[in-house]
Amino acid sequence: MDLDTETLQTSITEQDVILQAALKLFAKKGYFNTSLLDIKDAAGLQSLQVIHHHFKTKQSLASSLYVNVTESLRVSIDDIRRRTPKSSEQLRGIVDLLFTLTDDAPDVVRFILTVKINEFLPEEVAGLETTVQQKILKIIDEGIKTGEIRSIAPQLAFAYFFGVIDNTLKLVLSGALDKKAEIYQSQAWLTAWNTIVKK
Amino acid sequence: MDLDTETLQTSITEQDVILQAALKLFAKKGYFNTSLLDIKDAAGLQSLQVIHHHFKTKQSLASSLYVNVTESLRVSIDDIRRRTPKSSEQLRGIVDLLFTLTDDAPDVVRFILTVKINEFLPEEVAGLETTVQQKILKIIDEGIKTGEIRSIAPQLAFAYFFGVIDNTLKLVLSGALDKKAEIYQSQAWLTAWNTIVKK
DNA sequence: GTCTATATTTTGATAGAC
DNA sequence: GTCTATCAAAATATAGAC
Repeated sequence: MDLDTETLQTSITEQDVILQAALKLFAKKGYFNTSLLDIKDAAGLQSLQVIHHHFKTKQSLASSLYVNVTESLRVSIDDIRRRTPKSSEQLRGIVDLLFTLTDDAPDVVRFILTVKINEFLPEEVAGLETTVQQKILKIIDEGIKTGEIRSIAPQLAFAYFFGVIDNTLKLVLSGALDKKAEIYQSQAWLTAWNTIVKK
Repeated sequence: MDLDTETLQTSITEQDVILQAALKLFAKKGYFNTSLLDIKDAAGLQSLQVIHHHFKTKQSLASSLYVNVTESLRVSIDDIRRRTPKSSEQLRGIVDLLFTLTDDAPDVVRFILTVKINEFLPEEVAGLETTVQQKILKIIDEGIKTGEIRSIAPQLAFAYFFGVIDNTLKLVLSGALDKKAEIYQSQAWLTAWNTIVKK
């Protein structure tokens, strides 16, 4: 009873604080402009050694971060897919998720949309992006089969659809628009969906 | 007569070779993964000093490169604007330019679309991007006024339109599609134009 | 004026003391 | 086991010799 209270509490701490700080800095300044010293300071740590205790190298820190974010995205998408069989509604669910995330955790979306992982992570781990991408491609593929989505190469449909969505989110994140992402969501959805819908 | 032949010839040399090599490497590996040594080798130079002779710092090299590319884009857009008054045709001209460039000089487009200048250039020079962007925003603005383009925030129209175009070009540049950019051009144009046209 | 050699700085990573 | 101190490497920039 007393053992567990301690272990439960420590399970939220240092490692996550470091990852959070790194996420914020990578999203803001990029991987190469962020030193371990910066992360140490942002995380409120007293020494670099603490970081090296949890992560062997800077790369492996970035890798953990990337895996976490990607994995959490993947789980959310699986959730969405379970809720409805229609491609349009699944895509709509993903768009909702991204817009909500942009308002609630902008650094996460900034990290997803603007950090170029392949510039500092080896191919194998960068390939995880493919996991999420493949799931979305599958949604599109099914939509084409059922006739909801027009017959074009799924990759092109992906590019069109998320070209609109991602650019809208980047615009919000840049601060060029004065309102929350939520405000632009339904128009962006309609516009994106229109690029691929079969009419 | 004999003076000029020499000056004409030397005007194509070292500086341009260096810039070309840098463009290629920045586009391929990114600014931070490219060392001056890499550029030296790619340019076939014998010493680093040659680079330092032409450019004070690595940053200023990147800056020159960026200014060159941006300036050349700006000129092309001015050209296009002079040829026709219709927003749709001006945008079409820009799309044609980008797709042609993607086939003829992929590294230039890669540089434009994927290199994040603000990560290594000071704001003042990074602001040049605004010049090109502002010209395009003006085209959109005019299109809204004449009723060609639907009434939405010009920035949003920009985001929608180039979301489709840029993502299509990135897809081609990634090698994920097997054909030349040209093949995907007219469909991409139609799709992009449809995101902003007034119906 | 061109190359060799070196200085300087930054930062990631380690080793050793308390 | 946590921090101080140091090491090592890389890469930008400079200085000096021929």
